[in-house]
Amino acid sequence: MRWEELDREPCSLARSLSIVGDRWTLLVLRECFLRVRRFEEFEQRLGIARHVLADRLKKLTDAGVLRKEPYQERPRREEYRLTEKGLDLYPVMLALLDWGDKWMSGPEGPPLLRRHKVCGHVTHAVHTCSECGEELKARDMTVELGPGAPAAMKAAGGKAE
Amino acid sequence: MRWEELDREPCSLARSLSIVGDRWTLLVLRECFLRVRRFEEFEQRLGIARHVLADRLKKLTDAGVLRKEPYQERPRREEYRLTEKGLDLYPVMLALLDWGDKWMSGPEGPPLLRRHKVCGHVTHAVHTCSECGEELKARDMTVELGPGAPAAMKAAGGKAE
DNA sequence: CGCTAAAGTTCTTTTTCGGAACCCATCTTT
DNA sequence: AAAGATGGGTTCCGAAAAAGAACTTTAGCG
Repeated sequence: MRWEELDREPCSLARSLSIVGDRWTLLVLRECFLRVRRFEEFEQRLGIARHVLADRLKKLTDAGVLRKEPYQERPRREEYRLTEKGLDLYPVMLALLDWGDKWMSGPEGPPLLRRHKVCGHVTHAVHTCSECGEELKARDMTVELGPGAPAAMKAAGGKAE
Repeated sequence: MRWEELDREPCSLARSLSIVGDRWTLLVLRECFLRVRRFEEFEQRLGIARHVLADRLKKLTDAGVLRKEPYQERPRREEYRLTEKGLDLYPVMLALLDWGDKWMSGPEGPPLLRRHKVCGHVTHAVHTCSECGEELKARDMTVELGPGAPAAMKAAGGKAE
């Protein structure tokens, strides 16, 4: 499979990865969630090559995950901000952060903690069923064809991809 | 920043990405969650170059996300299975799947649906606070130093990375 | 003996990446 | 007015990684 075809795969994971599945993109987005908005600041904090950063910002903007907004005229300067689509990636961040906290920390514990302002506690995410509220576990899930499945998959009787 | 240094960054996101932050790894893991276990089957389903697959399986095995188990002797054949560490990546999958369903589907809807066997409903994940049960939103979170923060970060007064 | 299967490895050609230099339109300082 | 400084890029090069195809190894089968 070639990388540019990924967004047309009949799989939401593949399609998501066509946007965020590369080495730098999620690190750029981490900075966005930490309110970093300017080219220079991304570059300094990440140590990313400038043309790679330019490319990623453009791709994220084209994908509707970031939007470019002028913050001054003369000289015109623009900053990058998360759109609603981008903010919706927060659960992906949380899932990766929690997994890293649990499995990639040394014996001392995780380098950073997240506190939930609403209740005041240090927290991690629990992934619950939107319908019954129970925690979702891999072995409790089945996959089935959705409305957007390609005809070939429907004809094949719903072999999950 | 160089890619091999990523796992030593004081950031759980970066550390997680040092394992799963590449083009193919999460697609390989998708297949694992769909009970694919053998080299050939990964190759056929993914259309991945064999040496890239061999490399990813080795890295995932070295990282403790997969384990290699013989399923027959003479000739010896081995299959790859998710470890507990690997199964714990399920929330990452869910988050990416749900995001893709919402933002990357055509007008017809998502190509596949996930049903929760426990309650019988088609579902998506809600990311809730482990302490208070409310949904976690980006703007309700603050970051602070954890026990594993490097001394330099503590000295700098907790500048979040 | 020749054929097939599973799981890799090797080789060659494209892409992508990292690092550094350069560009350009405006302020700011001398 | 000339000489930086700033922000946001683009260009160029050599190095690293990926795609694609062929080759290898161990063993069973007819």
